[in-house]
Amino acid sequence: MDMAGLLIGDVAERTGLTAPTIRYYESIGLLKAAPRSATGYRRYADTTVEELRFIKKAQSLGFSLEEIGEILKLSRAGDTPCSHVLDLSRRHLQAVQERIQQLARFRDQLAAELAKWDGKKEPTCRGLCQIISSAEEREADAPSLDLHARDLRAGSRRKARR
Amino acid sequence: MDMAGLLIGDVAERTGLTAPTIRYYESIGLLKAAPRSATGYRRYADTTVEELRFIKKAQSLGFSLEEIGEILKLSRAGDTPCSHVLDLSRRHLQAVQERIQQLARFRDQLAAELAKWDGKKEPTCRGLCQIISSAEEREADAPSLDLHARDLRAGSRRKARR
DNA sequence: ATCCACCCTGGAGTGCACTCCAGAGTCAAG
DNA sequence: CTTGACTCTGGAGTGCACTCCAGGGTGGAT
Ligand SMILES: [Zn+2]
Ligand SMILES: [Zn+2]
Ligand SMILES: [Zn+2]
Ligand SMILES: [Zn+2]
Repeated sequence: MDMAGLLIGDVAERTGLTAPTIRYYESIGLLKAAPRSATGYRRYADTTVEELRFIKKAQSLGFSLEEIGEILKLSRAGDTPCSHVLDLSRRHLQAVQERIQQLARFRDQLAAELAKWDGKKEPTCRGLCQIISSAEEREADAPSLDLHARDLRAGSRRKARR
Repeated sequence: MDMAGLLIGDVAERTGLTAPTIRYYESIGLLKAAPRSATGYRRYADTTVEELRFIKKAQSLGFSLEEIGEILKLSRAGDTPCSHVLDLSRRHLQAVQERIQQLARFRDQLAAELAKWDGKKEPTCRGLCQIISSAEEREADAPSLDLHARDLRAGSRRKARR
């Protein structure tokens, strides 16, 4: 009972992140260091929970932690013009736009192929190989897209203490 | 002049990959070991170039090298039913579909915000932060998407020998 | 007093897909 | 016969975003 504020585990629970991840964010300067209790425990304000949720969302939209750091820095500094963030956003918009289009083409072809397979009961992998081969005839210098979610950790099973 | 076939550098040039990458693919069993000349040089057939292009494309569509390996294995085995590849494709279709929808929403919001910024000459980062915050209210357990292309290496500057 | 779930630290390890390095051999052209 | 661009190997290193570990301290409940 030494200064109010959320413990790191409470913050973890509220955000769906793990405590080590939150410490990691602090260690790379993404999150500013939390005030400590007399015994060294981090004590967080509710606003940190908001900030972490923001980070999670920005990340799910394709921003790297470094970029999020830039955005957060500007955001904390107030309403300054921040043309850098503007640029960053424009580049993302561009990338996102291209990715959507490539994915949509792929989706349509893959869906069509799967439908064919669902019809006749004897699928071969020829079709798949062909649609992969014919996808994106255009210079194929497309950036990769990580569709493989790192396993979302099961919500922390922390016994409610208090 | 010891057995015809492309040298690894030739293959690299034709595919846009680097020689180490091609060796790496062989080392993980993605590419089957190429026949060697008397002095140990790998000698590739033209079909390998096709295979590598296939790999590149599949990769750009979000398949991991491991998944590509599975597909290739089945593909080489002929036209067997391969329900595993079918499953794999269905899962990808699902993931791709979700990703497209999230990205499209984000794109629309981001584009709108940037348009506003283009109008009035004094952008602040409030808007961006808000659209990131409001994006995807739905449980945000969305997998990440790597929009950040690893730098596409400049085409190898290999002096045409031969 | 004893639990036991939490908290702390620094540092090492993970997974993917490369990328680089040192040290040695090969080969066609000049 | 030298040069120089290529080839080979094994192993180490990179970047991102964590994730785990050992070893130790804290604090509310019984
Ligand atoms: Zn970015
Ligand atoms: Zn196939
Ligand atoms: Zn996959
Ligand atoms: Zn802002």
